[in-house]
Amino acid sequence: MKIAKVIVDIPLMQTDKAFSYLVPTDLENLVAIGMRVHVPFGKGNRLVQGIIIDFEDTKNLAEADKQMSLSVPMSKISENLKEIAEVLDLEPVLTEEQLWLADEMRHSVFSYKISCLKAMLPSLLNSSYDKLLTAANGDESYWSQLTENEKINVMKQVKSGEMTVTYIAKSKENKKVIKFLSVINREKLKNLEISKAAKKREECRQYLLELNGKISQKDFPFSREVMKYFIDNDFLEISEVETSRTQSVFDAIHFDEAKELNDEQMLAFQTIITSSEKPYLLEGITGSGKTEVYLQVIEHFLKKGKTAIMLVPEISLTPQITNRFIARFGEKVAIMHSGLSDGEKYDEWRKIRSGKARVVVGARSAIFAPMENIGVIIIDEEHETSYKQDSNPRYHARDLALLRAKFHDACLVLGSATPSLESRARAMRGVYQLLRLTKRANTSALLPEVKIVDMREQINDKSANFSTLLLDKMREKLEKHEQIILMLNRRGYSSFVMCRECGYVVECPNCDISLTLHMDTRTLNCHYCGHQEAIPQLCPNCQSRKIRYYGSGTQKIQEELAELLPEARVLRMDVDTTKTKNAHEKILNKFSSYEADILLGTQMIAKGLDFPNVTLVGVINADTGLNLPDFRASERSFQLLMQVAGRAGRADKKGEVLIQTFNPRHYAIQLAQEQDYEKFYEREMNFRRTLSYPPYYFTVQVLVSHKNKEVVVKKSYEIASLLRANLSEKAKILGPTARPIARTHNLYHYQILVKYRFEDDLEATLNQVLDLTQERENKDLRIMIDSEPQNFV
DNA sequence: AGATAGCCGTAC
DNA sequence: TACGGCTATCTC
Repeated sequence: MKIAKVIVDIPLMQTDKAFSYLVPTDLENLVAIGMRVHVPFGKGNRLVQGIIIDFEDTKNLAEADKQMSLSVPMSKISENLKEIAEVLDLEPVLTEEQLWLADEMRHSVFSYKISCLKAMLPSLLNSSYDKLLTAANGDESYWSQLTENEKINVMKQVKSGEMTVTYIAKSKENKKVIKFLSVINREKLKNLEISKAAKKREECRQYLLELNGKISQKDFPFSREVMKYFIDNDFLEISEVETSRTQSVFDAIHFDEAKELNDEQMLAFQTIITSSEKPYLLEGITGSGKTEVYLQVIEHFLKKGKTAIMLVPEISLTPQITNRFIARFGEKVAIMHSGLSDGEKYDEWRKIRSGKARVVVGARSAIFAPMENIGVIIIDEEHETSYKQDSNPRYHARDLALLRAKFHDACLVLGSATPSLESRARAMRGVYQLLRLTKRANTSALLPEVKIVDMREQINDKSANFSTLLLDKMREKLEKHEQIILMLNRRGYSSFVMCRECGYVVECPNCDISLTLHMDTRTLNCHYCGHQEAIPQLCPNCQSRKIRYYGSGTQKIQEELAELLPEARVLRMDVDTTKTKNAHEKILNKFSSYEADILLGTQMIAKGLDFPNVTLVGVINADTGLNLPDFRASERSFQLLMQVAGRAGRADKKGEVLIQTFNPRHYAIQLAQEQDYEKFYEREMNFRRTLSYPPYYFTVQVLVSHKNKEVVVKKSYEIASLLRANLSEKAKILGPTARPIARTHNLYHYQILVKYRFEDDLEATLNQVLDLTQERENKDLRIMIDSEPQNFV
């Protein structure tokens, strides 16, 4: 008798443990750890998906009985176990390493085991359920397709026995296949009588007789009717071959050879490949050729028969980057990013799982790629906050990369022009080995000249957004037929609707935030809860007609540009213009083929783009991110400015950068102008030390939410005192305080921040805090725990 | 989550 | 006392 330990797919505290199920005898040799199963669960024995994480041997149970002499022997209990209803996989979808990783993850993410496991699977493999309802007369209907009223009606009928229910767990899995045609009965085909009128059929016969092997249905050079004729008469056979949905990308790529490394790059490369003992922090200024180092390191490990994972921030996972990897490694590359459909993601996942892909390039979740024999893991732009997931299993890709690298004895490379203070501090302490690239790889490319424009002196000018200097520079570049990138810091600049008469701003009824204007749908939307309403004609407060739109930052700037520089061709890139698939790529292609003079956009244009003809970068508002109530505000601003400055002068033309700001004396802006990471690091570390923030202290945030404000306040104070009681004197507990946006989704949010260095009881205490939601009086209370939170706003 | 056992209130 | 709704409890 074989007993499987199954984690069921019900993300709840009460079900967050392994349940034991009997493996039916005929499946005994088929099941394995890491497979998905359907198991009967609860009183109604409804089918629930689960994942086998272990087996229990009944032999051991018998032995345990002997030793422990329990009142109810373990082997007896096993008789009452339910059986696994169905095995969903022919081979495990999770590797043993991934199961181990999920265990490790749980110490820091304060989430359910099943959530950790599911984060590692492509969403297509997370099947959904439906109920099939059968009426007495045999009519069938699906629960999911009923209206609310019908559901109530059906429930009554089910209760009275007029209808029966069957649970069906439908798996969304689907594989894309290519249909191939191959000729059969070739001899007969030669003698087939075809009427003289059927010229196409005759033509097709000749074609088929000469055809060697298979041809895909898509490429078959005859019409469907002709094809059908030969199929129906048994001369053609259709076979299906599984394929990858992203296959087509590979067809258009030109292969690319390794470039020669300069001495700095070579040193970095040599150091990385010689040892995997410590993680490396590769600190290289923009344009210093980090990517080429990555490519050659990966190549090195591929030659040794190993595999590689390359993480890139989602936002810079542009074709410009991915194509470089595909060009170097061809079909050995799998790409994982959110732009892919579920089907495409599944295809890439299978390509990895089967071992066909040896290099994975992807965003955060690609750290879970089921690779074997990993030689190197690279995290580019390691300071990016998008490596930390800001929902459910709140993992940081960097932490998991450390674990996986250790597991595989692989190299870990963290690369950045402006490393996070955490990583840089570790490098200083010798936890990471620091490698530097200080020269631009293209030696003729000079570092851009950066100027600060004090916007306080511009108050009386015509435009509030453009300084005279920036406008002059732009005119100059336009005349020289050079291109310009303009960046607008989106934060704090979103569009809203305000009454000019009384100052009323339309706010979300569920959240304490003004609604954002969406010109494309002509609605006001809430970015937090999704609430949507029409744009009012009259002010809802004073009935005045003087209600005015304050269009999206970028939109507004675009309009202004049209007035100030009517001759300039402007491309806008922001959330609105990149909604559709590949829109991102199209805009960039247009800009690189010089169909526009100015690329105007939000932070998304700061990352990794390389346009040789761009000689001017203008930052319209450098400060909006600076004054946010977040201790990383300066770090973020500095990193962003450094990054966007790197977009200028990538080739032999000298680049210029203009930073417009109301805080010209702020160190983040000053040091970005000087392009001096070292100084910034020192300065910022000082600040972090004085205020006991990371990297000197670790942080954990506890977020408490409830629809009633008094309850949140009361409960969060209770939690804070629980923390104070259980943690040492040295831990600093901040709060509770209301979140910057105190109410969203009709819930009030309060937060507590714990700063600590060594707290042995922290994990246990935080789990205790989570347990509070289990008490009946706290039923509607939501508690979220975020270790090392990245965003406080 | 979702089914159920147990508890209390009201209608007959 | 019978039925219905509501809540606490458990799920191998």
